[in-house]
Amino acid sequence: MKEDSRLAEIAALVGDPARANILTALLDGRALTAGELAYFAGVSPQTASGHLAKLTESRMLALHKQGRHRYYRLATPQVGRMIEGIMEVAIAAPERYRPASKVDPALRTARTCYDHFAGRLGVGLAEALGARGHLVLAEEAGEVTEAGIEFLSGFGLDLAEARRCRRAYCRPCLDWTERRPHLGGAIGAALAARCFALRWVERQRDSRALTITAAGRRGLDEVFGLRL
Amino acid sequence: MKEDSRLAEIAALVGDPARANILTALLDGRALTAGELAYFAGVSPQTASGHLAKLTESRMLALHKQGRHRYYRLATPQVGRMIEGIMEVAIAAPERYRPASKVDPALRTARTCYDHFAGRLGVGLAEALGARGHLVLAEEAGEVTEAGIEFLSGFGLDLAEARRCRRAYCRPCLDWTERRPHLGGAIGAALAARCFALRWVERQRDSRALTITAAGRRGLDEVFGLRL
DNA sequence: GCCACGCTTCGGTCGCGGCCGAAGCGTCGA
DNA sequence: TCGACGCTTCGGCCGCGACCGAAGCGTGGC
Repeated sequence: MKEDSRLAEIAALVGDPARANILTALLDGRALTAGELAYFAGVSPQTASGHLAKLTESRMLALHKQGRHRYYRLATPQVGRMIEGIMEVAIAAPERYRPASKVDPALRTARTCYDHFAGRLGVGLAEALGARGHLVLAEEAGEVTEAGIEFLSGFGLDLAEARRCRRAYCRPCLDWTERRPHLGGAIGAALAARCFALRWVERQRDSRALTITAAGRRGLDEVFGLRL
Repeated sequence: MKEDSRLAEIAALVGDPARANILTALLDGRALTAGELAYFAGVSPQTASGHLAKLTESRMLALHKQGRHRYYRLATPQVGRMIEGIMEVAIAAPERYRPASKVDPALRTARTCYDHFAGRLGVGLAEALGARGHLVLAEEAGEVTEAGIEFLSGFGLDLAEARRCRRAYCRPCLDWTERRPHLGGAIGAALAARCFALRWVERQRDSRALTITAAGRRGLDEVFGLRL
């Protein structure tokens, strides 16, 4: 019976709005300072400090000291997936606020989801690949077809490397603004990395939102037939 | 910024020990009455009633009325996966109580994890299949080999059916008592169902723990080379 | 029709925990 | 050496929510 007091403990930590804000701000894998996180959380620095101490003590965040700054980041990918798992349930919860209309439009268009693309960009890529028979996404699993392997390799992805690493190779990830799956897993991460390398997309300061560059707009249309 | 108030809301619901107990009691997919859940949660019926109302209102539980009983169950598989996701993070949290020694030994030996096997039984099966080259489990994904498909089909699993259903085909699931992965996904569920059908294992009343029958002990040894 | 039973609703108590102001600590730059 | 800065610690306030006793509601059995 005592077995899940730990469960409740962790969930309760995520269950405070300020801490939830902190965790989602870190969801894209970047490390942020205590001050930035206080701003994101909408609380005073001293309050945020307390929250950060708790999250670090529970091993959900990792701390890296640098000069007079303290950088916090998600301690493990599990933490990110846990948050996503809770979000999946949260979007199915009653629409006390209507779904996505209040969300920052930039965030709806394109953002990172831990290490891959989400928003209209992420969903669009997944559907473009699906429409051309390069990808099959089911509810809980996904598969890249032969044609897809050839296509993505041609686009510059190192699929052998992606296969090698110890994580889900190809995983659908339910998009909480679009309510349709986008592409996660090693393939999703590799695709995102390639787009960053090509400077098709760029991170925005203080946000998980992404900017699609002019080159990106052109490239996405030419290569994937995707217009946003 | 408002986007994740929903996240915090759901997490906070899980974050209460009584509600966490309720959710874990339902983790094996069975439906339980309000009274049973009150007992599991360790609170009075009227307190439990309040918790159940909140969980139902937030669409985490589904309610089925039958006579003067009210049966509650997890509303969707997502909820189960969310709980497992939180548990994964929870077992990595500091060992304020040492890991598994206080857990009911029966629960450590064999239990259900949503719809597949966990505990020494679950981990043992996964490792037995792995040792014989029937299964490859990485950190976040898994694969059944050609030989494994043949072997499991011979054991009576309908793999084509498992392939067909819209869920992860083969998924490692970190076991929180053994701290090693066991076999989840459609394959894990099919394997568990087959063992139930053979009456190798039986559910225990009031617990997720499983009893391995004499026939089960024999069969597991003969077919999988597994002794518990 | 009656009571027993399972469950929920209501009302009031109480404790945990989030919050901020003030003060303290370490780091950087001049 | 001094002050500005980033961050944490301390102390006290306050509100939310978990909790249970008592009462109410619907179902089933006799």
